[in-house]
Amino acid sequence: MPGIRVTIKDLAKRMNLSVSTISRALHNNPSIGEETTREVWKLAKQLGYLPNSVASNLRRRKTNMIGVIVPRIDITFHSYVISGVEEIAYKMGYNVTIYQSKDSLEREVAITGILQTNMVAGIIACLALETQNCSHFTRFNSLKVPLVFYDRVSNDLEASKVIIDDFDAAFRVTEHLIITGCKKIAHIAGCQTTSIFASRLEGYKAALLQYNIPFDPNMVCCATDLSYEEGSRCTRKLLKLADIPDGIFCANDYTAIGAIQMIKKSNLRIPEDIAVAGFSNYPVSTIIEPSLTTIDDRAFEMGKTAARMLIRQIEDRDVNIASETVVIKTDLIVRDSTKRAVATEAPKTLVRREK
Amino acid sequence: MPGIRVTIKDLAKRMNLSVSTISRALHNNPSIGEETTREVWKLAKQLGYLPNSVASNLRRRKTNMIGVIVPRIDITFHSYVISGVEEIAYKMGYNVTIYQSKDSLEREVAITGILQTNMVAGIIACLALETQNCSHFTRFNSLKVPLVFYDRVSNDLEASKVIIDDFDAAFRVTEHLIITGCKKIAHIAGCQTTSIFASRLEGYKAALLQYNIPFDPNMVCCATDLSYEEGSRCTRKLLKLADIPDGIFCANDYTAIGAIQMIKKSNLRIPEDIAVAGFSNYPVSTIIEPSLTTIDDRAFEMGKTAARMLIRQIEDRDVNIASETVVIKTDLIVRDSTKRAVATEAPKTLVRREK
DNA sequence: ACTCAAAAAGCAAACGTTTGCGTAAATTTT
DNA sequence: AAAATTTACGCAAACGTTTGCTTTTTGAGT
Repeated sequence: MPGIRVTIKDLAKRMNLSVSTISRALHNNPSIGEETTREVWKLAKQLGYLPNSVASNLRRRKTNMIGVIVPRIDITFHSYVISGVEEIAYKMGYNVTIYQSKDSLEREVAITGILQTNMVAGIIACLALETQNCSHFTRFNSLKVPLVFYDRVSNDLEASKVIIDDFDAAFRVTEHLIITGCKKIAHIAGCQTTSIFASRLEGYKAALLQYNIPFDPNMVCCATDLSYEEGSRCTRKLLKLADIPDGIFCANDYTAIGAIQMIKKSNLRIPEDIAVAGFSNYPVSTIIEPSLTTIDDRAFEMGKTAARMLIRQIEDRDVNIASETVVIKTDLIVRDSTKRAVATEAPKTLVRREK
Repeated sequence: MPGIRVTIKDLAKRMNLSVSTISRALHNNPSIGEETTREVWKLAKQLGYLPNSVASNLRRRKTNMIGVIVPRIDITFHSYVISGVEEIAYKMGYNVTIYQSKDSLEREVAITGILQTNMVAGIIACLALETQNCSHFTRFNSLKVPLVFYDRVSNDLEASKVIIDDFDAAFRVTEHLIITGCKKIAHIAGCQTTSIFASRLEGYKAALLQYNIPFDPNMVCCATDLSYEEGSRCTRKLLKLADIPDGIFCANDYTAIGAIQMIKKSNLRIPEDIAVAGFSNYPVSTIIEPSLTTIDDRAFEMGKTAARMLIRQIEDRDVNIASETVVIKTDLIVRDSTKRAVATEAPKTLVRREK
């Protein structure tokens, strides 16, 4: 910043006042006379004075920067979260700085270092897929930098979390498939070392159990990155089974899209032959044909909530709360991909299959 | 940051050296003995010293923070740009702080103020739709803070730009529609006060002219925010014309999706009855049926380029360049929505229309 | 042994704020 | 009219680095 900035000193010199008086006046400190305060503000405007927050941060030993670590910015879910975070941060006078871990542990560790040297006031993070051990986050505890995890969280770390109830959501999706008449429901699952995907699998299993449908391991296909391509691949595998599924619950919308396209390519009908449900409610789920039944994971809301929680902790408004976990309500959004002819009982006759 | 940080002073005390020696050692300054330097580094590691960049920034009078202003983070295009910016910034040791103008001028002005108080080293921005006058950016000129605009840029401001050739891209799309046999091509245009959308309209007109197709104002429908809904609305209007179009060039993919769905709802075939092309190559364009012909605007590349240009300017590696404009190459991506039976000449016989 | 240059390290100011404490003037109280 | 308050402001240190200049130490050359 090599330009010529107007500083508090300049104002002081101009007005024959001390810098401390200027500083106080600009903060509307009552110990400064009204008249003086007014004059200071006037001159400040006139000269285009803008406070230097770097100096202020150093002196106050705190910034109003919120560090956000996301796996990737260009994944819809995360861009919505960031958007929510920025919205609240802006309103509350905080700045947001963003880093992508690219799901790499090494990079995540490096970023935590950067965040420390930058003296961020607080951190919002979604763990990298590679991350099993969160020790690189513990330093923030001793530095008293509050930490809020979202979506992919760690259980062996004392920190606040904002999550959805993946188990419950998965249960409801699966239940919905059962109620619409599916008897053999497959699940395209995410990486099982990540708790959210493990929970989704568990929710799926629990629903089967509750409705007395036997769990068949062949009906679960584990993906790694839950991409569109993996959705197609897993679906192809499922369609090669002797006994193919009549419903597929996919761990996210990308795989669900892949599944839908593969099923269509195989000349099977959706939802009549196979019903498909996804997870996340990405915009594309309304565009695909048939439109996709899915879980709205409220990404934007998640971001806003995480930001609010973090700022409350930064401002020490709940000193006695060590950590807090908020579960965001999700919605099951039923669209065409599961809208079968209603069959409360014995829907078998409706199920036709064609080669 | 109320925690107990290890500072350079602590290291100095521990080693009976002066702070300046420590500082130099940590920068591997050759005026410090090798032995000493090694010892300092060792102790720093041991005590977990991390530099305080706020202090450093204040002293050096510069930060390594890049400020990014986008209309909205959750728009695919911008999230890709941000992703590209972050990638380069991270590699080059810069941090990225993000603000959403929400297409509001007022907010954009406020953000420029914040960026100044935060002493950002440089700025990457996409103008808000509301912004006509860029005077709030001129302050950065005198502060010598480099500025790179992308996509929506201002012509009455001396600043670097990274853009695509909207005119050319629009020309090529339109030309493509003509070559595939369209005779009456409509255009769903964006807000004409924004130069990129004006250029797209011009490119469309130029292609018509070149191929001796008369320009019909009724065939142009101006949208404001180019949303999915606007795409449907404009298309409905077009379909009510006495002489409906046989091709539609939409100023972005969202409106193209809206158009496709409206056309399908009207029981017309794509591309046989009406061919549709979009602009941006959003992921959804491969998912929609038929898949969408569109222009790949290389958002990720744009972000990377903007970041590289900015950093070069920040580091003063081209002192004698006042401003630079880079035009990113775009690609026409032909998909099903325009794949008509090839008709180099007189394709009229192929065009059928049904009510 | 003596000078001199090079190498290694230290001093102290500066970056632009904030803030505890002190003080002078203005105002109120007795 | 003196004492006690209150009001309005100034002094100076501090935040953790960086850096121009000075000082000390070392070792080589004569």
